[in-house]
Amino acid sequence: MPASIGDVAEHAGVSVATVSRALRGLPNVAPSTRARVLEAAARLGYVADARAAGLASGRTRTIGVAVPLIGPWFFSQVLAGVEAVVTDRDLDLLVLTVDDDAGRQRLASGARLRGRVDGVIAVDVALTEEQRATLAANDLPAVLVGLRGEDLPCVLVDNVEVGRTATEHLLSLGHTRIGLVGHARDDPLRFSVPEERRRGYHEALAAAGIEPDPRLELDGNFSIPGGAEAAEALLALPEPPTAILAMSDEMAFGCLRLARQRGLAVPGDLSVVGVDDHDVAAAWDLTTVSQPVQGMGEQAAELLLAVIDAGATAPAHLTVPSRLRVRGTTGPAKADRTPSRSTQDAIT
Amino acid sequence: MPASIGDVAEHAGVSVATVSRALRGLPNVAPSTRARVLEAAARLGYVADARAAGLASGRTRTIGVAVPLIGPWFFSQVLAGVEAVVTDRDLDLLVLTVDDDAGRQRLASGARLRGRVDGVIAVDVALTEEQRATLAANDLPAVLVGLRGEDLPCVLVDNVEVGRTATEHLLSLGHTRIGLVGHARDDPLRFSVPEERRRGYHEALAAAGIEPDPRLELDGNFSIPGGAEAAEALLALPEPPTAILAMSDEMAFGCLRLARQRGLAVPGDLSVVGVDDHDVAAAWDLTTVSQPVQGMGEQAAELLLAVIDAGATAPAHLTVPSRLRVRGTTGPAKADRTPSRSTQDAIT
DNA sequence: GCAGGCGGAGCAAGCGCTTTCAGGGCTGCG
DNA sequence: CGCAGCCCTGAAAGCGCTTGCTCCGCCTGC
Repeated sequence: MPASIGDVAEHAGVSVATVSRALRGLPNVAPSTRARVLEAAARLGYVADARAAGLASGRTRTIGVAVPLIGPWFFSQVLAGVEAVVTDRDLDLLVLTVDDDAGRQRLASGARLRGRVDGVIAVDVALTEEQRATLAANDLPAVLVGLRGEDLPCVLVDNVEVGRTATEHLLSLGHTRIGLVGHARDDPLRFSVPEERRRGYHEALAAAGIEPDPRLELDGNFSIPGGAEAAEALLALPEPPTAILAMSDEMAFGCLRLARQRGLAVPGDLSVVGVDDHDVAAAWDLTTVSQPVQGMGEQAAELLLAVIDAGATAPAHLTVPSRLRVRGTTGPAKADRTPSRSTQDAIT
Repeated sequence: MPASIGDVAEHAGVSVATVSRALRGLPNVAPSTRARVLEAAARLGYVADARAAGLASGRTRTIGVAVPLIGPWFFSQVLAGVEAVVTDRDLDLLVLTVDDDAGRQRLASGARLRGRVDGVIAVDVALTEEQRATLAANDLPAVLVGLRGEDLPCVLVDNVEVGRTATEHLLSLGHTRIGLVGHARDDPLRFSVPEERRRGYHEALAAAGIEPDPRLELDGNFSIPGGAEAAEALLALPEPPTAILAMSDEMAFGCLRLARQRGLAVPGDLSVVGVDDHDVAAAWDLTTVSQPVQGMGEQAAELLLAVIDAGATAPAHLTVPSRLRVRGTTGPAKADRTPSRSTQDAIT
């Protein structure tokens, strides 16, 4: 039903080849001819069929982004960053969620993507070594975000540093018992970020001569309720922490909620530091380690476009800076006093 | 470079037609032949080129979603809802941002989408009457979310009711001066939601016999900082409101932040109600009017798929329910006392 | 005045699939 | 035993573009 290039050619009295060239602004088309073609195309409301154009040209003018989930703040911000660059270049954005191993395998093998995208950005998609190799060996340009891949370009945050920075901040305030709320330890493959941040936490503790206490390290599921539960468990310990490092702002929000419910003053009774600099972190006055999430999406997109345009270059590993943002949820540890709830416990 | 259907045919010793049928599970293929084809395809790592398949079949197996922005909570949730349905049907998701009139025009005319998607969902894209007609006349199946369109199926919230419900809640608590924080009045076309919510607010006030005060209605830009600014301006009024209805939770967060900075007790000195039931609203104990955002995305996707599968049916108009969620940021108005800051002002 | 060059346009060969139509071997029934 | 009919398979015609190659004038440069 829609007008095809042949219709335009007919109306303009030229060949389809000329229509194609005229419409795409290629040289070797006389101005008067081009004008006639443009006029005819406009009159017919003609738009080139993307499939046909792609088939013939070998390109799709689309780039794909694989994320585990779309809804969470982090991923939507990365998507927004990618989108900005992609739209700027007049390309389209295909979003696919990859949250299980079948999906990772499909992504790595290029299935489901062939003829769909010119390149793909995988955000926090925990590919196995083998899958990464498959992806790299594939002809499909790919960029990783959040996770390392030797043979692929990637955009990373130094998560060890993130963990260390946050921990050092709390140590510098005099805290010695610092809770860590993050992801479950038994899942290193799916998502290596928590493990790295935990390492930074341990390094900082070690540098301060503090023995890590495994009971202070809990899973928070990277969600608000998860953070609240973890905080609850931490505060129920015989010797509860005076500060909590949550590996994401969302978990930190959960901790803050629980603290409020318990009637604990923040940072008076409990200090909390998060990671991300979530949109609402500032509104909550949350001390956090910020990372340029949207910027990571942009960088990844730029990297990918460079690979697509320039062909296979040496895989660049980009490390973006993180930065401690001290706000109101962290303060000096009270030397003489553990949080009120445990004080009660101690009295009884 | 990737294997083509011809390679598979050759390896399996059959024709391309048979490969195509075998791989897509069509009938009239002998089991033994199918097995041979599958084996060959697996060995070669063959995947059909989406463009070629689409060109030949006329379908793209992709559906498009147009949003003004990707990053904000609301849109990312709608996207997630659409994604769930789309992935479930083994389709792909193309995301495009439409934030200016050129973009709206392109969307309506189907440019940039031809040969890319089988249908499109437009979320809060404020098309003109003419653009909506163009879109409807187009052969491209489309569903609207958030904004009404007579000749197109759409998924809506009764925003008048949202405004009324929230306002009635505050009225029932004894508030009579209620600030309204939303979008600028002079932009009715781009985004009709604020206008509708404002109408509900006015209706509730009228029912309570209260004369609306234009000075109480301010723009909040649907952002946290915008909400904070609006709250600041409201509290600086000679007769400041004792409650604020923010048209989004994000703006409500801004109000809460400002209240805390000003040392105002919530809800003691100031009640705040939002709209959305944002992920962190519960953590903040924010009273709000919830709407099933993700569900709206799902519904829209289902509606679109129905249109695509069944052809043009009568455009369905789906209204999803909103619901007041009373939490801790709203409380009784103090009859004898305006918020502390204005009390100071009154004293001087 | 003529050859070489160049800008402008068309022809036609794909791009890699899907799908219609035709055909060949069998089975089953008369 | 013969023919209708059914299964399975292949040949080939597109789908709607892009692009390499060819061709045709006309303008330079010597």
